Amino acid sequence: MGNQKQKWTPEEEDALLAGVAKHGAGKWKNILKDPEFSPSLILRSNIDLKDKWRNLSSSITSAQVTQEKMKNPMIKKSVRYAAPSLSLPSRTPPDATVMDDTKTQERYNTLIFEALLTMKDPNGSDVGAIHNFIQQRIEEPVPHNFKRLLAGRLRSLVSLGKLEKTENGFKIKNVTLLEIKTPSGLATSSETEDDAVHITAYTVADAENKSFLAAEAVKEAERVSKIAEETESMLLLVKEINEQCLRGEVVHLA
DNA sequence: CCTGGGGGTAGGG
DNA sequence: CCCTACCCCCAGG
Repeated sequence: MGNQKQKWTPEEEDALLAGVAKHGAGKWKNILKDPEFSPSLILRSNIDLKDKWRNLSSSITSAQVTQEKMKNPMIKKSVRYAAPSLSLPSRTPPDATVMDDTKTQERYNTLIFEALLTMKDPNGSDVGAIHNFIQQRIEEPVPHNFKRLLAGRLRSLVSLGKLEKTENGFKIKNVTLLEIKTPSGLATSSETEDDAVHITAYTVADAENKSFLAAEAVKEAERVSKIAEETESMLLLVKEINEQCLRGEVVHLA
């Protein structure tokens, strides 16, 4: 009765994204408790964080294909429906064709973005690293065709302009960008070590592309320069180890 | 207690 | 009109 809609500010989204990258999605209370983010999120509850993240994740996919997914008369609209929690689709679906479950796609994309957000590799993360991250992120499901599905989703996201292909793998696309926010206090140093500039800034300015990804690029750059490089190198190390493990090599830790 | 999921609704194309 | 962004409620862990 008393509450009107309070739109999320970029600062709040920034804090949420950074919090997810730091603590992981699902640790809403932890993010809220973190002194790094609490000032920005003082007005928000952990439930708010969860809802916002859900909306954010949905908006990554959604739209665009809107009418395509209404092909099935059985499925009402789009939105979210039937949810096997965090379980991935059943193993080896009989029809290898397009089993386009919107819900499933959104889950994949959410996990992919979460992976890329966490191990923010400026050179891009390869499929193996992403696969391994997701595999660790969720416990149970390990579909055999998952790598294939993952590769498919990555290709799809690239063609949608959400991701871009790099030499080493994939990264979140940054276009249309950085000037929107322009952190006013960026006086720290002149480095701006991010490679954002070299990307061809061809205007993908689709409606649904909005500034979500751009904001993410900003947030990524901010975090990288603001916080640690130790984390970066550690993540790289972990990534290497992961790749080695994927090749079946035996890894010894010092 | 905290989290995930369902669902309602206002507001903007 | 439909779609998106927020918010509230409820069940399970």
